[in-house]
Amino acid sequence: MSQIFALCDVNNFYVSCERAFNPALENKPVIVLSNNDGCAVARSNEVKSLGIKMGAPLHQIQDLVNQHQIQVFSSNYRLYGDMSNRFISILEQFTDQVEVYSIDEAFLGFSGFHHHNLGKHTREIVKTVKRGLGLPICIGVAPSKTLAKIANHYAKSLAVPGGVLGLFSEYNIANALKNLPVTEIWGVGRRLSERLNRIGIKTALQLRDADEKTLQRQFSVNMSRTILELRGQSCIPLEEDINKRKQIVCSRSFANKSDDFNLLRQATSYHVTRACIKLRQQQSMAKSLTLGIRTNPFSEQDRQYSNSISVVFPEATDDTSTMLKASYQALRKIYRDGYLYKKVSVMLDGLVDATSHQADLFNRTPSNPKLMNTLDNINQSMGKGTLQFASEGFSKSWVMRSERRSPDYTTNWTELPSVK
DNA sequence: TCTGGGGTCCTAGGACCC
DNA sequence: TCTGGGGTCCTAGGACCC
Repeated sequence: MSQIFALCDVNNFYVSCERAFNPALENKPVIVLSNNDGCAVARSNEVKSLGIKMGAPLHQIQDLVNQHQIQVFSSNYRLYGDMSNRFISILEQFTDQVEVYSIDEAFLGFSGFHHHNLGKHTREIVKTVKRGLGLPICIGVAPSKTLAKIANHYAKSLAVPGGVLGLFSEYNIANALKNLPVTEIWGVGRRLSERLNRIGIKTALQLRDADEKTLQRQFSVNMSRTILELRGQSCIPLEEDINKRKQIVCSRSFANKSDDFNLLRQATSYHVTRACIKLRQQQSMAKSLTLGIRTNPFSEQDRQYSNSISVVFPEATDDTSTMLKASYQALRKIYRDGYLYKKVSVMLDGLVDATSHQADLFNRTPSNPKLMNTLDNINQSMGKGTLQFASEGFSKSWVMRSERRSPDYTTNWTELPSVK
């Protein structure tokens, strides 16, 4: 029996979250900015039709913003994260086969459901999310994940009534693929599209009908999977396990560039601390830490420098002090005088399960799990940053801009929306 | 003056071993 | 002085995703 997948995603997620709590934004052009208020990462349909692209830097579109009175928000990840959790809980009421794919998207599986009821069932999901959260969503339904993505794309771009579009019949599938450029296919980005175009494959239909074995040799096993998926043969299964992250990255650009070693050290300590909290939350330990620093690659007048270095621990660890020491030594090794730095990043790799981790007999990497536990508990119950390591510094002068953030409507008692 | 921050997977090539 | 072939593991880098 062939499988059935649905891709549900929230339209213009961040913008829709802002609108859910501020109805005056409805039908108005709205954008939400990246961290540091750098560029537009979410755009309302009104903004898209003005031709503003995903990732457009704010300073380049400032004229359009003024001219069309576009409402501009800093990103408010606490709010979006909380809305995302609520969205997933609603989906879980409709099927037990749920893969959370990103903050605003989930794949659903409908094995065992009857085909003919599915239209009604999925339209009910759209209505329930709208009623419960005020968020508009669209759903694409098809026999493979790749086709479900495409169905979703059309559900949105054609503004299909009910918000749901299914792709099952050979006729409908061929029609959908005929005019779809290969770059719109899930898993085919800019580079691969260029290469496909060069050998005469421009549309999704042409790719579907190409020789799969030849393309596998020429590209990779992923390309062959994509081709089969376009034919309606599912090759990419639903991943329901909440799998632990295999790597943890914490990085931020500075509000202003700086050559101050101490400031870099504070930013490094801050990222290491956050990364370790995430690490302990998922009950993992890391075998290595990679520290990266770089200047601003967009600046033409500044001299450029970027470098990174990895530290491998004698034994996997989740101890913040151990990591802080290692990161400080790493920073000293790659820091060079005379450059204006813009970003520090910390990556933890080689993650292993903390609960089954065997301690080294000679315990060469001492750690203090009790202390870490206490620290995490206090910060969780009394608020982030209540206790911190001194090396993070107290001024946080490098911290990013976030000048137009909306209130934490759903996660902070003092910022609950009020009804007059 | 101002350009984000996370992730995943695959492959090629080197190191190393027998 | 001559010096094979094949396997595994690890890592860096490239491609993709949202």
